[in-house]
Amino acid sequence: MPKVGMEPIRRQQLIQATMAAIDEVGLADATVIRIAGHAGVSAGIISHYFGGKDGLLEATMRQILTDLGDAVAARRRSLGDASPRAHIGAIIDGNFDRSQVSGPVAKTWLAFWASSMHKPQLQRLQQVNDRRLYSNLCSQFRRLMPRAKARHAAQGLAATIDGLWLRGALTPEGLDAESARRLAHDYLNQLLANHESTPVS
Amino acid sequence: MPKVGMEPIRRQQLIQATMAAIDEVGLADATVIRIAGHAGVSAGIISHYFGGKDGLLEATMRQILTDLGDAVAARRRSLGDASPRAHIGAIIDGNFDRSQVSGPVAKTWLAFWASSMHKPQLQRLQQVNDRRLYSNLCSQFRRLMPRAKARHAAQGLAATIDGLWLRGALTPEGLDAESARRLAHDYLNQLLANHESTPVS
DNA sequence: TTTTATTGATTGAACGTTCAATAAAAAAAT
DNA sequence: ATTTTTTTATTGAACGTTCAATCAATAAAA
Repeated sequence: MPKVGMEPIRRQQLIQATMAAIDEVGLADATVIRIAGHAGVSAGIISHYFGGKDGLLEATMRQILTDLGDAVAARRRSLGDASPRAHIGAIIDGNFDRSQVSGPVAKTWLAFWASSMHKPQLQRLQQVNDRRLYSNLCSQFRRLMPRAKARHAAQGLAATIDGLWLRGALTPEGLDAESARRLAHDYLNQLLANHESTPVS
Repeated sequence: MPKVGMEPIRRQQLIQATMAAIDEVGLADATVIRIAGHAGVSAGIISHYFGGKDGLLEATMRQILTDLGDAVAARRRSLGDASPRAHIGAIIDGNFDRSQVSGPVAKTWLAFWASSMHKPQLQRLQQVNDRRLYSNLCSQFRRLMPRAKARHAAQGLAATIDGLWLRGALTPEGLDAESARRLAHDYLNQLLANHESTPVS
């Protein structure tokens, strides 16, 4: 049923199918035939639209990171020049946004995370994202405390966010986003306890 | 050069070779030939001693978790019935013990972590370890605060430890164990700030 | 001579990629 | 309106590669 303008549709279908396949059987067993099956198309189409399996995997990781960046940016945009606490809170909330914590996305992200250790292209994407989280946090903490302390706070909070996320991905019941969000906010409150008088949830 | 009693020697060599291979090229490209090459033996020997590649991978993960458990237990044994803070500090230090933060071990652990999402045998091992960390932390916090608060504290600290560890594994320069240890202790100090008067480093 | 340890060529299964063939829609021609 | 032509999208069998596992052959120690 070929129509014109299928490219953006198929690309999106295949990226979603990739996450579904990884969620189902893991990255190692996510073959092109299985991925194509999830999208209801044949295996050959993957090479046609993405140049090969690697291209599809890279596009999938890029999509996940873009969605995360958008979720954070959207929450911060409405804040203007609010307090550092509000901005950091928005970064936390963005990281536990719905689009990031659904089962397929969570498992896919963790799979890419591990894979990025040995695939330069994925490693690049992963590091860009990592540094964005860290430097966003750091520049906000910097408004409240000296540089060394701000760096420590940013490292600790970034690690806690990633850790909550990681543990959630491994839990059979999936990540409890609300509980994780609360733990991260508690940690933030403690970090700011010395620099502000009225913590907010 | 066959001698008697080679089994324990070969098993240990092959487990170390597995970590070296995963550190070198990742779990996906750690073939039996490459692993055997690292140990200076032929590929067939893997099936002979471990029943197959899967058996070797499981034994490798089990070894890593056992080493971690030992590192924590050794530090706690000398504590007797010291303060909860001391015990939790020992758990933190054990998790950032030298044997856990060397490059090969760190990367291997993260690789297994991702893989355990879809391999029941690895998942079992991983969950046993996870719950051990959580319940050890929880029972110590429980001596200082009500159950609900203790659970929160344990979840937050466990996530921070895993997160620091995860971020360290991905960093090209490897995990800075001393820096990570300090961050975790800072977090612990904050968690205990309301329940004790004299924090120690 | 017997036992134990090890090899490595072989086997069969599974994978990603390719590409000639096909089918449907769109455009052009009648 | 129909028919024909062109364009676009898609298929899936075939191919070459790679892998883990096997096992008869071998070699060293006991």
